[in-house]
Amino acid sequence: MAEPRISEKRWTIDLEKRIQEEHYDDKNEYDQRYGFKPNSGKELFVIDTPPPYPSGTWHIGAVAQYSMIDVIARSQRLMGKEVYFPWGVDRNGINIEFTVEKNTGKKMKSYDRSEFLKLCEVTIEEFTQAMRETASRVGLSCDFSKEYLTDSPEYRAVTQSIFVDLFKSGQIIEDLRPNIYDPIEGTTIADAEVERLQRITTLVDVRWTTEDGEDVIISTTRPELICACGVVVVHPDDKRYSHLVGKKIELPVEVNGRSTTVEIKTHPSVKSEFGSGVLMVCSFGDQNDVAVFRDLGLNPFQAIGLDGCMTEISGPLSGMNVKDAREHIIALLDSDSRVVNMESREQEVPVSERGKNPVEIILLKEWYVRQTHIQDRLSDIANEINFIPPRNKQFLLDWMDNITIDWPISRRRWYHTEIPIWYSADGTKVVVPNSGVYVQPWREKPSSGSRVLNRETREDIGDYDSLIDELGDLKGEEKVFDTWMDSSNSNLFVSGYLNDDDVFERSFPTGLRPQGKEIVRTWLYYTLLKSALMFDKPGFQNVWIDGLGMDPWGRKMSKSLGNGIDADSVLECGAGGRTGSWKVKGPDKTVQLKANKIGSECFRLWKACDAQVGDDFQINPEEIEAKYYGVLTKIFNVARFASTFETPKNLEIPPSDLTVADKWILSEYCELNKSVKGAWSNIDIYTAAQLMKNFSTGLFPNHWLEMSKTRLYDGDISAAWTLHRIVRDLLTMFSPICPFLCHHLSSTLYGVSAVDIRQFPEIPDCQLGDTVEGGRFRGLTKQITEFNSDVWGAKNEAGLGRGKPITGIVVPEVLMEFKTHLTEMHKLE
RNA sequence: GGGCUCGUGGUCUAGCGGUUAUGACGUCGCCCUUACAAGGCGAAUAUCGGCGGUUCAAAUCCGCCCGGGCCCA
Repeated sequence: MAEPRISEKRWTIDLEKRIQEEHYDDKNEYDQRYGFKPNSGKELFVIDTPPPYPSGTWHIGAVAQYSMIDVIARSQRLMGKEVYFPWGVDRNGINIEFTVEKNTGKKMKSYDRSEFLKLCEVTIEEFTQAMRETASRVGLSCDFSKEYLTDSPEYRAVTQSIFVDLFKSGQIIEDLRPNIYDPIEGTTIADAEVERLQRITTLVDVRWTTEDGEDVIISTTRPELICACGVVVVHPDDKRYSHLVGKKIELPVEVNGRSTTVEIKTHPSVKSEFGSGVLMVCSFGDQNDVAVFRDLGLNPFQAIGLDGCMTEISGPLSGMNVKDAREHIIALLDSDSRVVNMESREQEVPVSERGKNPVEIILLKEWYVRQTHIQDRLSDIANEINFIPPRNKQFLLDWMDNITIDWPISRRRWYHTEIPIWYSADGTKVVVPNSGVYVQPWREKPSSGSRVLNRETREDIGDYDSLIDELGDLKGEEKVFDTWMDSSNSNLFVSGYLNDDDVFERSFPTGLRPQGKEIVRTWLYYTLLKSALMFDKPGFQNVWIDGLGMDPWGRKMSKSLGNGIDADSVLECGAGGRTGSWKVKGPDKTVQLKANKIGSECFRLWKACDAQVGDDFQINPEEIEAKYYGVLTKIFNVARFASTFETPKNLEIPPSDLTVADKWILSEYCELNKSVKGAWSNIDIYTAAQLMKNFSTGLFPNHWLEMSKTRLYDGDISAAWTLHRIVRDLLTMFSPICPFLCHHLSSTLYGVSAVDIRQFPEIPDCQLGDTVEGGRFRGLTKQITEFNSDVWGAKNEAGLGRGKPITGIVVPEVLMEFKTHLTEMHKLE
C-alpha cells in the first residue's frame, strides 16, 4: 500500500483555517473563481443577498443563514449557472446614529450635520470590516470585488433616481397626514417600525358634563389629550346613552383657540364594556382615533408639537412635555373634583423599535409611497413567485391584508439617503436631479441638468439651468428616506438597474431573494411593492424564507436574555488548540457549553443537515460538534484512503470489466447523483445534504469499500476506477456545503478543485442509472447490507474480529453473483 | 385580544390517514481495531404537547387548550 497522497492525518480546524486563508488571500484567483462574469454566455442567476447591517457583532443565527445562501450560490454554479452572489452592506440608518451618540455622549442634533455624518462614516466602516472578515471565515463566495454599500453615492443615486421616477408617475406624494412620530428622536417612523412594550399606566375616570348638565364618566389613559378631543362617541347599540347622541358636551379642561364643547356621536368601534362605555376621541391618541376622525370627517387638532411638547391649544399645559402634562392635568382635574377614580393597569404602549420611546401620532407633511391602491395586483404578483418553503408565503399575504395606509418614507434624521428635491421660493415648483446623480439638497444646489417640475401636477417645465432665475431662492429638502427605501431596491441594484441595461434585461426579475422570516413585512414587502410600482413585475423568481436562530431552549437569542452566541467564537472554536466555551442563560439556570472543535465546515454541515428551511433552529455548539465533526472526519478518511490507490488515467470512461460489486455501487451512486441534482435545482439543501451524508459515511465505505479492499490492494483497475470516480464526484457534489474540505481533498487527489467545477458531474456512462440493470442492482442493496450485518453479528457472537475468517456462513441464493466479493470481504470459509 | 406558524425518545430530525413510528447524536452492554480520535453487533429510552371529535383506521384531518416563535391590534 502506497503512502497516502493526502498527507495530513486528520481534518483539523487549523488545516481548515489555512485553506480558508489561502482561498481568500489571492484576490485575482478569488475573482477568477467566484466573480460574476455576465458575458460568460451562461444562464444568469442573481441572488439578492440581504445586505447585513453592521452593528459590532454578527449574530450566529444570521451567519448560519448566510452560509446557507452560500450553499445555494455554490450549488447553482455547480449546476452551470452564472451566479452573481453580491456582497452588500446596509449602512444607512438610525442605528449608527445612535452608536455615535452613545460613543460621544452628544445628541445628533447638537452637531453640525456634516461633522456628524463624518463620525458615522468612520464608525460604520470599523464594523463593516469585522463583518467582511467573518464573511470570509464562514466561506461565503460572494463577489467581494463588487462590494456595494447602501450609503455610497452610487447606491444612493439609484435610490434617489427611483424616487424621482415614482414622484413623476404619481406613485410618491407629499401630504399632511397623521403620522407616527418619535418625539425623542424627532422623526417620523413607519407602522412597521413600531413595537409594543408592557408598561404600567394610570387609567383616569374623568367626569364630563353635557350641555344639559348631565354628568358622564369617560375613562382615559391620555387625559392630556382632552384639549385635542374632536368628538365623544358611544356605541350605536348602547341604550344607556342613546338619549345623549347629538348633544354637546363640555371639555372638562381649559383650552386655547378652539371650541370648548364637542358633540356626542356614535361609532361602531366603541367597546361598550370598557369603562363607562363612553369614549373621547382625540387627535391623536391611537390609530383608532385616526380612523374615527377620518370616518366622521373631523378636523384634527395638533396637541403635540414636533419637539414632543404640548402646543398652545392645551392652554395651561402649553410647552410641557407629555409626561409632565399628564401629571399636571390630572392635578388640575382633581382640584376641580372631576377625577372620579384612578387605577394603575398594565398596558401595551407603542414605542419606536429603534429608540424604545413612546410614539405619538401627529399631523405632519411627509412623503409617502402610495400602496393601498395596488394590493390586489400585488397579491397576483406574489402568486407568480416560487416560495421556499411554500407555507412561508402566508407571512407576506397576512401582512398585505393589514395594509390600510400609505407608506411614509421621509425621516427627520441625517445618516440616510437624502430626499432629492428642492422647492422654489414660491413653493409651486420643485427641482429634481437627473438619473444617476447623487445629491444632498440640504447643503448643495441642484446640479446642472436637473429638471424643474410643477409641484402639484409633476409636469416637466424645463431644464433647471435655463429656469434658474425664475425659481427664486431654492430651499433644499432637509429630510431623508426611511432606510427601507434604500434596501427595497437591492434587487434592482444587484440586477444591474441603471448601471448595466443588458444585465438588467437578462436578470430581472431577480433569481432569488433569500431572507429571514422576521423581515417579510418590511424588506420583502417593500421590495415587491417597489418592483411592482416600477415595472409591474414580481421582484424575484424565487423567495427563500428561513427561520431564526434560537438558543438551546428554543427561545430567541437576545442581549437582554443573555443567551446569545457570537458567530466568531463558533467558527474559531478549535483553532490553535483553543477550545470554545459559552455561558448561556437558560430559563432556570445558566449552563456552560463546551466544544473542542467546530469551525466553518462543521457549522455549515450542521445547518445544512439539521435544520429544514423555514423553521426556527436551535443553536447548541456542543451538539454541532458531537453530531457533525465525525462526518467530516469520515469523509476525510475515505478520501485519504482513496489517495493510497493510484488514480486511473481516464475517469470519464468506465473500464469494460466492472465487477458486479462495482456495478452495484455505481447504480446506487447514479441514483444519488440524480437525487442530489434534483435537490440542488429545487434549492433543497436539506435533502441534498442528507442524501450525500448517508451515502458517503454509510453505504459507500461500510459496504462497497469493505467488499473491494482486497481488489484495491491487488491493484485492480476496475475497483480503483469505481473508487476514484465516486470519491471525485462526491467531493464535487458536496463542495457547496463544505467548500474548504472538498477543495483541499479534490485538489490534492485529482488536481482540480471541486469548488471550480461548473458542471454537475454527469452519471458515468455505464448504463446503471434508470436502466433495468441499475434497478435490479439497487434492488439487492437491502439484501447486501443485511447479509453483511448478519456476518458481522455472527463474528461478534463467535468472538471473532472483522478480519478473522469464519466458517459455516452461506451466501444466499439471491446474492450468488456477489459470492466472490462477499467471500473475500468476510473471509468466509 | 387577534392572525400565522411550530411542538415526534434526553437532544435534533423523517413521516403528514393504515409503518412493528425513520434516522442521527447521546446513554448502556458486547466486539473489533493494518483508511478511520473511526467502526460493527445489540439494548434501553416516544401515551408522536394536552383534551375532545371525524373515521373501520389519526402522529397524520377538524375543534379547543397549553408551550415556543413571528407578526398585528
